Amino acid sequence: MNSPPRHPSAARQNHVLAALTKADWDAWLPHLEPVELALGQVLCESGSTPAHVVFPTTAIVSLLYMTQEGASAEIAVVGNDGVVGISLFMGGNAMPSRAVVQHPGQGYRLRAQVVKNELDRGGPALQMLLRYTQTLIAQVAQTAACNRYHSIDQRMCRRLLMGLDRLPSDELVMTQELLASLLGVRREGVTAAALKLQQDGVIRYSRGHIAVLDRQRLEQRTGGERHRVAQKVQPRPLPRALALPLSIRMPIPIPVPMSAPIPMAA
Amino acid sequence: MNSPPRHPSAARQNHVLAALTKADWDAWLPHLEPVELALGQVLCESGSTPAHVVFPTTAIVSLLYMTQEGASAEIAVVGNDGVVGISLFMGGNAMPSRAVVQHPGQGYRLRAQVVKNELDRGGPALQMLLRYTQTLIAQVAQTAACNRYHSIDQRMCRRLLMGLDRLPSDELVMTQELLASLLGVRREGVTAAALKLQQDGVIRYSRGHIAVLDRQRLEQRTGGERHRVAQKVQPRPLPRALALPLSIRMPIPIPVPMSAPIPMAA
DNA sequence: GTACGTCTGTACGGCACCGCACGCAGTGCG
DNA sequence: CGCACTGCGTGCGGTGCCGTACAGACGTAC
Repeated sequence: MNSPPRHPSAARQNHVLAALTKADWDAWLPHLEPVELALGQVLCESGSTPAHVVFPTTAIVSLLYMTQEGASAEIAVVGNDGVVGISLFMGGNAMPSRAVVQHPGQGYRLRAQVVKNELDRGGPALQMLLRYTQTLIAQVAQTAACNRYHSIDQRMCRRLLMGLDRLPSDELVMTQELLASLLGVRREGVTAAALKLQQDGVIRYSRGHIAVLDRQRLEQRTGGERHRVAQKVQPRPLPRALALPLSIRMPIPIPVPMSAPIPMAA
Repeated sequence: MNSPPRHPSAARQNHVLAALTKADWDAWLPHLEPVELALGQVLCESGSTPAHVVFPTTAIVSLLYMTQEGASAEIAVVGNDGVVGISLFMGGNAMPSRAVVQHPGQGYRLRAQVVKNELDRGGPALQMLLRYTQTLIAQVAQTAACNRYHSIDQRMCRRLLMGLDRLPSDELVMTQELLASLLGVRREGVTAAALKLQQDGVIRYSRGHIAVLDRQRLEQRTGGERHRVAQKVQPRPLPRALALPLSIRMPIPIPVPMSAPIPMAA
C-alpha cells in the first residue's frame, strides 16, 4: 500500500507533467523530487508562500479557504490533474487558502527557485501551468455557484465525483465527518444524503469507505450534467441589465470603440 | 456625464496599467484603445474567447457564472483594479463565465494578438497580469466561502463595498432587483436587508440609487473584517484530518522526500 | 472477549430563505 | 392630467438546513 516502486516516469501520471514538451520534461526531471503525501499534511499554509510546487500523482489535495474563526470551506480539489502552489508562478503573493492532503498518496515536487526560473523563461512549461490555473479558476467559480444554488445532496454528489475522477478505484476513503467539513455542512446532513444514495443503490459505504456503485446516477444527481452547475432553485430570470446579450439591446457583444485619443470635445 | 475628455494617461486610472514599467507602458500605449462600456454590455460570453482584454477605468464589470438553465451567480467584480478577459493570457481556453458591464463607464482595451505577444515575451507586463489574476482567484474563492457561510445581509454588505471600492463616489447605481440577481437571491431578501441598513442609517436609497452613509458600519456588517470571510454559523471544528497542522501530527508542513527513484524494496 | 473510541443513524425545535401574490409610490410619456 | 411602468414594501405558508442531544454499530486494542 505504501511506497510502490517508482521510476521517474511515474511522475507523468500527473497530467500537467505529462503534457510537457520533451525538452521541458528533460529540463525538469533532475529537479523533480518524489514525495510521500500523508493524510492531513499541509502543503501550503493560508497566507504563506510555499517552498515548492507539488504535482500529485496518486494523492489528492484540498484547497481550503480559511475563515477568521478557524472554520473553512473547500474551494477546489487538486489531484493528478493539477498542481499545488500556484502562487509561486502567479506572482508570489500568498493565497488565502490552505492546501491539505485529503487522500494520502504520492506526488512530485519542484523547488520554488526552479519554478521562478521557469517564470522568467516564459516558455511552454509556464504556459502549461497557466492553462491548469485557468481550469482551477473555473473549478473555484463552479464551487461558488454550487454553494449558492445546490442542495447538500447535490453538492455531495459533485464532491464524490471530484474525488472519483482523481483516483484509480471506485472507492473513496473519507468519513462522513470529513465530507461534511469539506462541504461546510453538518455531519448529520451528510448522513441523510448518504442514506438516500445508499438506499437507491448508488453508493455503498461503511465507516469511512465509500464505494461508488453507479457513477452515472451519481452524475445525474448533481443536478444536471457533471461539471456544469445546474438548477434546483427555479432559474431566477435575469433583470434586463444582465440578461439578453445574445438577443437584444447590444448588437454585438464587443466594446464600442471611442474615436481615437482625443481633444477636449464636448 | 458621458465621454469626458481623455488623454492617454487616463488609462493609468487602471491599477494594472498604472503598475507597468515605463518600457511596457510605452510599448502598450499605441495599442490601447479607449472604449465606452455601456450597462448590460457583454465583454465576453460564457464559453467563448474574447477578442480583447479590457482594462476598466470608471466602469465596473461583473463576472457571472452561467448555469445551464440561464440562472447565474456573480463570482467576481472587476473595476479599475483589474482586467477582463484573463483567458487570453491564461491559455486561451474559454472560461465558463460571462463578463457583463454592471456599472457604465470607460475603459481601455488591447487586442488579443497584442496580449499573445506579451505572453510569448514573458516580460514583467505578463507578470503584472498574472499577479492580478491571482487576486482574482482569491476573490472568487472568497465568494465561494461567502456563499456558503454568510447571510443575505452580510453578502449584500460585502457586495456594496466591492462596488464602492471601484467607484469615486459614495453612490452606487443599482436596483434591488439587480443586486438580488448578482447575489443569487430573491429581490425581497434584498429589500429586507436594505431596509435594516437604511433604518440604521448605514445607507440611503431610492429607486436604483444607493448612497453609502457609513462605510465603517457597512464593513462591520460583513461579519468581521472586510475582505475576510467571517463566521455567522459557529465555526465548525475541523476533523482531525484537516485541523492541526501548525501544532501536532505533522512536525513540519512540508512533503517528506522519498529516497531517490528506487528498486523494488518491500 | 471485553472495553473503548470512532463512525453512523435518529429526533426535535428553530430560523433563514424560498416561491408566490399583491399593494403602493415615484417617474416618464402621451 | 392620466396612464403605464418600473422600483420598492409586505404577508403567508413551506422547507432545507442548523444546533443540540443521544443511541446503536463497527473496529481495534488489550
